[in-house]
Amino acid sequence: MSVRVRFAPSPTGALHIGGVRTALYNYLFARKHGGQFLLRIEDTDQNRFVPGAEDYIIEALKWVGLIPDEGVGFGGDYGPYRQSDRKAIYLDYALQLVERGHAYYAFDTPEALEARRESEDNFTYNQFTRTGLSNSLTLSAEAVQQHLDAGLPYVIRLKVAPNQEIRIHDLIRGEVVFQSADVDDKVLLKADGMPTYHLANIIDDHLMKITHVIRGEEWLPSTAHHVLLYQGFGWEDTMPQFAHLPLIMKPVGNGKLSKRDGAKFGMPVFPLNWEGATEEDHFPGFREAGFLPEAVVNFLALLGWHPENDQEIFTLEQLVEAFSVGHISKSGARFDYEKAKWFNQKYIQAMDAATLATHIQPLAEAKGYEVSVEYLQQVAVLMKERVTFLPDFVEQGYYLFEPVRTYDSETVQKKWSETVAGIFVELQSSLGNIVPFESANLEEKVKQFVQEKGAKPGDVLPLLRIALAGTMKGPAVFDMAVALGSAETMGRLKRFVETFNK
RNA sequence: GGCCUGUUCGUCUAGGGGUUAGGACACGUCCCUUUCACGGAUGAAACACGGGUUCGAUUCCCGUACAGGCUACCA
Repeated sequence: MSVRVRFAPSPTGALHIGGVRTALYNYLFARKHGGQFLLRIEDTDQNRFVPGAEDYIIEALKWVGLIPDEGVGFGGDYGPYRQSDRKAIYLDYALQLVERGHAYYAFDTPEALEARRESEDNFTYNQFTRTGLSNSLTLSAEAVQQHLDAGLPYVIRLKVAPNQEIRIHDLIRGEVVFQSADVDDKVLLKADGMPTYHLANIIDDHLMKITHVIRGEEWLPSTAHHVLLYQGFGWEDTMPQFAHLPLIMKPVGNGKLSKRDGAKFGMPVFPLNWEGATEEDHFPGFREAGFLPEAVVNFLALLGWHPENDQEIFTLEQLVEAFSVGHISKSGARFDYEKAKWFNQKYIQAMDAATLATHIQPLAEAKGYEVSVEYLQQVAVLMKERVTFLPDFVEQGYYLFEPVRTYDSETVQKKWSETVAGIFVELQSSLGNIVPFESANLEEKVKQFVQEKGAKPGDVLPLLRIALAGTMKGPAVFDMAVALGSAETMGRLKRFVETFNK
């Protein structure tokens, strides 16, 4: 049977980077085994629905290159893939479970249950407490029918049998055992007619022929309910295998990574910018911060998984090849932004100038720079060894696009002297005439000239750099001069001399 | 509180009854370079604790501690 896995996020806001990793592992597993990867939208909670969240999820998956074979926005033969569009399906199945004696009607109001929780410390609706509550197990058949006929609100709950051992063979954690006494009678169908996650999940996985459920560790406890549901429906034979992923933890402190951590630690925790309704609900994304999607994928892949060797840089195809569930670690992984930056730097370094130029172009245009693609490629070559983020090309390297804003005058003061001033005055008029205007030739001629004047290259070159870039950081001086061109180089020298030769 | 899951350098991790406990990020030093980076070399840095089992445990078992998750008509 062909492998089928799904990524099933809830559209309650921006897709967390941990969600992207879950999607990635599902994708890798599907590709590795020649199976399908589906996107299912789990929007059964109408109260938590957030407009735009679904589009965000789809756009994020596209950005990182994890294209589903089926799902909302991608078609497929097992649709609809949005649970709110499948509402009609769930009631029939819930009723079927009631008939089979694995579920029951419950009429207790949320307020009544809330009151119980208030007064009793650890109240749960389960096999021990249900006998004292209002449900089809305690009420007579007539009373139940009356309630139903009268249109009283009800939910359908899972009827957990006593003295059962529920065994799960998790692909990552091995055997996990629960006692049914510890498992509560979860609501399966809510009073509004929508299923809860638990019911919808099982029915959809069954109907969509899902073979492997790869999801976060937060789902491990409820897997006991899920197994009971498969048994209740008589679907044990086709029950998917489970793999519960370790969680991604906060960069500092305790707990799992949350959306607030982005602002708190000054780093993105979402793939894309998210602009919610309120000011508070705005979060930066990896894309807008200047990450390459390949770098994000590579970083995420290694957060909780490792290959058989010590390889660190992987294309998506290589990840597919190397991936195995057996090498997923069990413990939570701290979100390491430094490592994420390192990956991005590595990917920028490895990228060819033409491709890099296409990434820099929109950034340059946004700044109002009008330059040719050829020039952007030169900028790419000059800067790629010294940037971490895409915007660094136009920010750190702004002087390649516009005049120097400020000179590192401290360094200039230190180096400035009568001799040097004289050299610069001459350089100002002669440098542009050096032919050919090429890096190696310029370097040779300038150094020669400086020495003829009785100075050392070290006295002059740093200042030449400041004249062109304003700062002591940056690409090789003569490479910059060539990129800027002789006219611009001359202009910058002139301005530099005018500024300091007073 | 109850249930479930974890615990190797600061971080991500490899390993697994006998190893100089390996790699990567970050950090230090040096080399390259009259800049900054890149690159290269090198250094410091870890098996949570206590009991077993064993000739021998970081590795297997039990307990403790700590951490995480779940405990909604949320997912």
